[in-house]
Amino acid sequence: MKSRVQKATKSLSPKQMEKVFFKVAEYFSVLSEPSRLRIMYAVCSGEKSVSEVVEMCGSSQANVSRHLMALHKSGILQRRKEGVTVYYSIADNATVDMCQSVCAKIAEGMH
Amino acid sequence: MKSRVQKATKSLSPKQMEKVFFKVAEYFSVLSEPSRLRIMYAVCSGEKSVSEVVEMCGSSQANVSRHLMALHKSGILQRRKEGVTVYYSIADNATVDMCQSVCAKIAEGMH
DNA sequence: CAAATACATACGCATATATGCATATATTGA
DNA sequence: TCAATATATGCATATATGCGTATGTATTTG
Repeated sequence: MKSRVQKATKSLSPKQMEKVFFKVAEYFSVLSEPSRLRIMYAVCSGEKSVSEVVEMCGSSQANVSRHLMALHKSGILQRRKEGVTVYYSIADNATVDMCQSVCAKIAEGMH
Repeated sequence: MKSRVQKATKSLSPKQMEKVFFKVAEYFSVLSEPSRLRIMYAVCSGEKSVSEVVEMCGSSQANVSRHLMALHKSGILQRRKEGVTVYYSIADNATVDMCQSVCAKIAEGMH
């Protein structure tokens, strides 16, 4: 699995490497806010409308909407409009798995 | 592997869950800067002194030192002092693997 | 002890980002 | 068309964060 990275990055110029670092940083940045992780946790259990997430998370509608949009734009969440209601669901399971691994590792070290 | 999270988080109170989200966000936050990813990439290939990383990354000594310290405090890098020289190396291989997976996924989608 | 080397850190600044508040937009129904 | 509902977004603000500069600290050497 390590060779996958080398195969993917070996052929990149320094400038392209910079671009990769930037994009990876951007990706991790989306996951670096408790509010968004809370939202991820809510959507994790199945497709949810914005209002449902608002209720589950106790944050304001404006904030939840913005965070959901950010998670969508980064490709982690899917967006589906049905009338007035917008439903979000997991688009990238790899990200969810990753979050869960990290979450578990940290939760284990807390008891 | 999904049950691992449930086993680890099911028994947590809402307040403890918040703490987990906060710590996970903090963890991802460390990886959400291109400078630190560049440094990770340098240390990835083997133990490096601060000066070596400075040369490899082209950033200032102060910056590299700060970032290395941040990566160390988060548990991702190890620190070893030998006289005046300080050597950093990977402490958490899981994090490196994770970064490489993300990196590969993004690099693949660039050509 | 003094000087040199390698690294860490305090300070100030510029910028980014999360949030609250108000408002805009879109869709449905009367 | 007007009102109601659900969601998105502009704006102001507070806070956080990265970086440059300068300086501090520790260790080795003469």
